[in-house]
Amino acid sequence: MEKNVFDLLEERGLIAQVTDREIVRDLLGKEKITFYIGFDPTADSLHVGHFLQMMVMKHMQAAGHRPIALIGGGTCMVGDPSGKSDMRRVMPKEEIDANAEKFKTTMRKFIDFSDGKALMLNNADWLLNLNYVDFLREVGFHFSVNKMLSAEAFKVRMDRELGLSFTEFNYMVMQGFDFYHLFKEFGCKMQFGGNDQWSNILAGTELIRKKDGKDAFGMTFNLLTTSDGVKMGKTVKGAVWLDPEKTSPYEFFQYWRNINDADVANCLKLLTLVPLEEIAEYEKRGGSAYNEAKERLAYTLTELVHSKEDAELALKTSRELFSGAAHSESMPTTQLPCEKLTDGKINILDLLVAVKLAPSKSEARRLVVQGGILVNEEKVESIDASFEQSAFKDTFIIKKGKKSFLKVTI
RNA sequence: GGGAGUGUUCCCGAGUGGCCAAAGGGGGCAGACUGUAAAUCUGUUGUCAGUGACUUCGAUGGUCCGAAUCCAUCCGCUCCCA
Repeated sequence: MEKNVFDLLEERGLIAQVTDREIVRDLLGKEKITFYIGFDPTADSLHVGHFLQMMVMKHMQAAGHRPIALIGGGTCMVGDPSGKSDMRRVMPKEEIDANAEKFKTTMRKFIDFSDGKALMLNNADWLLNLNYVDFLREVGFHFSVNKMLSAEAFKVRMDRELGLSFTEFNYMVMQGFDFYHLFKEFGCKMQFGGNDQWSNILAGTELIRKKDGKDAFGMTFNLLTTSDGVKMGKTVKGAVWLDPEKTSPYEFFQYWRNINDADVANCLKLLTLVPLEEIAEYEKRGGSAYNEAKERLAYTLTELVHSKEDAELALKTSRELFSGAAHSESMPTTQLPCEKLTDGKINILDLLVAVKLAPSKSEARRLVVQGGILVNEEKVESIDASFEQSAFKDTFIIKKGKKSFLKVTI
């Protein structure tokens, strides 16, 4: 007999909260259901946080359930206050639409949308034309402000004496309405989401019960956090994106390759399909087995998100660079515009700024002074060092610190 | 609507007329050590030229030889009362 997808999700440590554990497990075991996960198009690409949700969809779809990927074109106009300590800026409509389009492209890589095996909807379609007064009477009526305020998402804002606008306060109501709408129109019985979505999901199940007296269910997944509780997928440069235009496959690979020991097992469990026994094996061996585990993680994810070729290339590049074989076709490359050169050469500081390894000349100066810059494996000793145009004809690799490599061409 | 606070560099947070590019912590970056890990230690962390100059302390305008610091107006946020 086929394994219950609920058990599978639970084994991998994905499940955080369930409205009713037994009932949901039972339901998923014997019925093919329709469920939805919402994605707010607040950025022009999905990031690793979303990836977790997509893996869940994948698992569910594999088990025969029908996913609805709901693009929050409507809710996004309002902005989810959950987990945000700042007030959200209000995004222009055009930007939201453009982002939603990009999301679709990326999602198709993971989910099979053919023949109605999965749906992609945009809640702008039903939220934008709501009549305010009707909405208040039919939906708003069922929400208790007292109760809403006790939700974790709002409490944080209140306790820390931060602002919460009326607009944001309504986000929960809108999301609740989404669920109700999908329940009515598509027979959608479950909503999934990150654990920060718990109260928003409950808003939906309760609305369905109050309006129609029927049961719907919700389940949340553990957020992808590091062992110190920080949200994963953030770097100084910003989030780790799934769009190769924003985060190259090599950078993506390196992000996972460089992850903390303490987080590897968890990531393998949550984000990949690597069998649990193998993960346990890595953990048992400890020590440098972590490096194998990290490589496996990085490779698997790059393959899933990008392609097998990208994964191979990133792996090869990574190995070559870190083993000292300082040449590779696949490493990040920047082309230096000719006009940056004066009299056929360029100073090291100007070069670093020009190829964006340093944001300012002061920063570049510091890097060189502190011995953090190597060109073709040779330390740049002086800030007065400069390079002739001919130097760029051959391999010209700048190494910044231990982990950033950049090939420069002209 | 009335009253009380508050707004500082990436973040938190000191500073309350010149010695302030601004303490301290966090974070970042680099160096040492390592396993492309963690922990630890060291340096560094506005910009541009290197004993200097320039821009910055919510915004604008003022006082003063001189303002993050004083005054005025405005804007944002918080709390209390209505």
